[in-house]
Amino acid sequence: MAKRSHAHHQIQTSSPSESKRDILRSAQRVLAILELIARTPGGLTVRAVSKLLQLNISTCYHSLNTLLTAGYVERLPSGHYVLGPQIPYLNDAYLRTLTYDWPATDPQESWRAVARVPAHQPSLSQRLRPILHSLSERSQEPAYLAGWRYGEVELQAIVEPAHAERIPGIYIGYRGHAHAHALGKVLLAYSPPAFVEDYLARHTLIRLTQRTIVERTLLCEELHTIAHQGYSIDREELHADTACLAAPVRDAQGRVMAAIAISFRSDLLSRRGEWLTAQVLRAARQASAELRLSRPCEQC
Amino acid sequence: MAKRSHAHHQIQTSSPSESKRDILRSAQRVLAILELIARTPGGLTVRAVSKLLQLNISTCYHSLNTLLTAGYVERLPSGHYVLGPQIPYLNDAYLRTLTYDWPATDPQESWRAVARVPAHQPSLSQRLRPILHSLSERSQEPAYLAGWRYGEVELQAIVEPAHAERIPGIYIGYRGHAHAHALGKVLLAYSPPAFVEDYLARHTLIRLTQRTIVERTLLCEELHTIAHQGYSIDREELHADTACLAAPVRDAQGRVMAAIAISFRSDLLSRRGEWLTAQVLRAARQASAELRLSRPCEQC
DNA sequence: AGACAGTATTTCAAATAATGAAATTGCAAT
DNA sequence: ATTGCAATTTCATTATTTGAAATACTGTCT
Repeated sequence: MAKRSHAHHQIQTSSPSESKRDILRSAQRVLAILELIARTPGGLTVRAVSKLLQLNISTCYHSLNTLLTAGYVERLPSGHYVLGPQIPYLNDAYLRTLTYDWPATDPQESWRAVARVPAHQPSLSQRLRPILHSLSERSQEPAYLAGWRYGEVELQAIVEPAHAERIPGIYIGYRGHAHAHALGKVLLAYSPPAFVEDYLARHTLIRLTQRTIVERTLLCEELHTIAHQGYSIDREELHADTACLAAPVRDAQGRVMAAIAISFRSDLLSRRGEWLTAQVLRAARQASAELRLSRPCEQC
Repeated sequence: MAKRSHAHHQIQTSSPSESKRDILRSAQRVLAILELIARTPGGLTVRAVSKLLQLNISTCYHSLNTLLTAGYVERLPSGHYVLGPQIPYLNDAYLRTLTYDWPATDPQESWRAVARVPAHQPSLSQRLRPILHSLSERSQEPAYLAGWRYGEVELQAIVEPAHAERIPGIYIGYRGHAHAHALGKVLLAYSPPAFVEDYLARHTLIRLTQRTIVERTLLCEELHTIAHQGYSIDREELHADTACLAAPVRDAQGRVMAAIAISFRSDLLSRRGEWLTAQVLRAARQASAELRLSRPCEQC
């Protein structure tokens, strides 16, 4: 663990806060710059990056050149740097890895177990997309599919109707805040208690809106309710004005390994809540049936 | 331009092939590793990266640690590294930059001109998505929207029907091979000759299938035909078995600044070609009408 | 059960590449 | 033309990265 025992007479690190080991610092800086640019819609000039990250302008210049040459950023004629074409290219590759069915059986196991990449089976999201599509079509709201990935809830597919507004800040590959949305809550509700324990130990229940459940005991109660009623509701817990409904999808062995949801303006909940719930439950049942059809052969 | 005049007694660069200037080499290596991992579906171990890139295993170890800490890669329990959650996060940010209408008036100008980021107007793809949606719905084939970005044709929206197969290797943000697909050809066909000249000077007409147009004169003829008939056809020029139809979208000033297309199995071309063409032309006309409605106010 | 084989991780001094202050260049507005 | 501001370039200094080798780890085969 790189004890750094040999007492150099030099100052250990220029900025004492970052005492990470086994990290290439210049590379880390370059990645930090990339992230900063991603956070700034209009792009940033060399100088702006230098000021914001407290780095020498020369360093930023060289870092940006490196990113530019590799296509990770692009230089507008104004001198502003924005994200470049390499980003969607990498994302395409990332989505292709979703293409492989991950085992995701018992969440606790799958989290630690090898995510052994199976052969070129159609992915879960590919198989279930027609179901999401008709759910979205009928409800005229965006439909979502989520599953487990390394112990986190990951959004794996979105199907939007013609005039849709998906929840801002949500995208395919999004993980986290499982306590604050319907998909996460329903997946947790059907997980073994030991896994929920572990999940709660690893995460803080961050408050995102007034209604986010941030009390551990309240969340556990909520999970019990969900497991009992068979679906979950997010009443503006993730995003103000938006509500979600989610229901579990079971594999051939009956284990919950994914969830289907829709999102909609929260004021629709009182008027259309029951009907929407029925639609989501129906889609989830269809999905489970689809997975029951051709079980992935265990030993071939 | 870094003349490197001072004659060091050291060897200039360890690997003589990469003689890039103003580049941070360790950062460049880290980005190269990321790209390699993106190209490898099942992921790579430290050792594999080391062998493939001819780098010391220790270097790869540290580089991967850097990427891992920043979330660009993930370590499977097997020791294989795959792309991590930071990739879709950055992609989400990239797509948001598409959200801003880029000027893209005259391709040649817009390519060099400042892509001044306007206020939070709904993006082109947002405004035209309902049109793409109904095109996809009617034709039961994937629908596409493309526009100019820094002198390149960029795919900006895809709407897929329930049972769709988009062209493999195509994704939102994809640029390039404009000579080989219907969207690119139609956009080039309506560009000023000087810009086409410039485009051809900057690109090689790479052969992607047997039918790709790789002859400069043939392509120019094709562009003339397209401009005359008002739409373009890709007959397995980008991808075998797949055909595309594209038509131009005009802004309020009547300039072609985007294109709408659909893709389908090429054997449908003879049977349904005419009907599909009519659908695409109709969608493109609707799109132009939509843009005519609320012209972006020039000085507000 | 034990040894083996193949990897991953750690070590540490040498060698190199990154840094940062300052000079220079480029551009746009006056 | 002149000025002012920001982007590049320079180059010596210094910290960081590298790479060979030692060590720890993991799973497999006999």
